[in-house]
Amino acid sequence: MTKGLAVVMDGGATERLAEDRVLLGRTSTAERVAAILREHITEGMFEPGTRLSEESIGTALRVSRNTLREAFRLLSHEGLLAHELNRGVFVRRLTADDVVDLYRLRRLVECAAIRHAVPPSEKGLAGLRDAVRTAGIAADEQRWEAVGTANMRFHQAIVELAGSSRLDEMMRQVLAELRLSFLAMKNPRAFHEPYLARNRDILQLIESGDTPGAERLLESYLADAERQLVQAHS
Amino acid sequence: MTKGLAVVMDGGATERLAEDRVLLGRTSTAERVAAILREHITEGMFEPGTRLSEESIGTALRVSRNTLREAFRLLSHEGLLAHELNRGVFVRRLTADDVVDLYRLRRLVECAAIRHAVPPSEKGLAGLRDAVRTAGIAADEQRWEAVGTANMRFHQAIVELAGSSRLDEMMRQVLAELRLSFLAMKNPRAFHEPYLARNRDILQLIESGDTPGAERLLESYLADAERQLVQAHS
DNA sequence: ACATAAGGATCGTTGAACGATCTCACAATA
DNA sequence: TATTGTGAGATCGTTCAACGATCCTTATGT
Repeated sequence: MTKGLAVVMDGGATERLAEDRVLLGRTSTAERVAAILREHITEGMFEPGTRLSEESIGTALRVSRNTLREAFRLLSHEGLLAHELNRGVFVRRLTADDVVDLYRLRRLVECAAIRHAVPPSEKGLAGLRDAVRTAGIAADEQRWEAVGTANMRFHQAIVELAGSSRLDEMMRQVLAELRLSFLAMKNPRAFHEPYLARNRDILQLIESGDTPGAERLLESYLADAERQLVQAHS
Repeated sequence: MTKGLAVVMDGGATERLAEDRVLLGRTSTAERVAAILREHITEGMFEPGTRLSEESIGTALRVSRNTLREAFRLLSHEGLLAHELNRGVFVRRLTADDVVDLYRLRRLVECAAIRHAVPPSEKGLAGLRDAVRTAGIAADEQRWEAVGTANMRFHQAIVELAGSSRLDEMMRQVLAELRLSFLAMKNPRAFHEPYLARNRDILQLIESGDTPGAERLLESYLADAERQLVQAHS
């Protein structure tokens, strides 16, 4: 109910401000703790299977057990930690079955996202191109873990073509879990590098409008990656 | 490393027992509290938008604030509660945009699940048939909320055709959120009853091997439901 | 060799406490 | 009258200390 007498703000300004509302979202201590641990886990600092003691980590980070438990709860829901009642939390150790499950999901969701996105939005294409470009730069600099990260961003971008924030969120979790399985690969370069070119190809097919072709290529991409990872987890 | 000298258990018994392992999984207080609240929320006892006070609910349930907060955290991740820093948790209030997002996800995932499941496993078909049968019984007894529940189980079963436990879990959350939007429908019978027959038809098409037909029918099913819900959320 | 019991470590949960933040009503101001 | 400032009260975020319950390990006994 805005009054008509005085002009308070030009029309549209409030809407534009509303978009910034998320930036303003402060974070609780528990979330910051979770961010730190997430970093260390995906970095491989804690080996899969390691137990994360409430006491030792709590004292190290100078947070109370309660706060730490909230952080653990967050990471458990992301699949990075496994919580066992009365035993504590452990860095998730993925089995070959887990890898199969994850790739079954990826095949279904990523292929469907490509199929449903005809034509792809300009914003969606920009995300794909950006990921490919980033991966290329990282490869030039021989930073193979960064190549892997950028490759994952490419697949995140594929899912974003579907335009569902909930699906995006789910994919984020799936990729976080996959990161755990990447830790098992001895040679990051041999594992990540080849997929760069394949992502480039997929992007090209999408841009040219050949959706079925892109889907086929993606399918074989995922099958190959799954095979490698399953082998490493046996 | 099993010793060969003494036979401890007949072969296969350990595997059968292993399946019961989940039943043995005790639950923490926080999880039980979450289960109670989940029930009340999906039942509509707490209206969307209501703030859930830590103090009042904690004293009512006789659990400490810390435990209650863990339960809140669980339900927040399920999308049933919305947590706002320093303001507390609120029963999620879905917008029309949320409904659109949820149905975009459902279209993509459910249709893809049907497409990928050729031929469908016998176990998968059993789940579908069971859901349809349950819905039929509930309809005969004029229990329309139960019809809605069974219909949702049907769609859960569709996703289970894909054979990914992670996808199943995601669908569980999506349907839990959808339940919130169902609360906005004034007339449960008018909303739920028509979909029973359509689910029956979809099942028949799947059984007859007409996957594309099933997909088309499902697509229109979801489009109609979305339209009704979006209208109710405007 | 196996079952049992004891001890220590860790988790689950509670209750109290204090500072920080939000909300709302009320007064001050233009 | 409409906006801005102020303060009190309520609630949240976080910490701390404590105790029972559960798990793991080790020692003990048969």
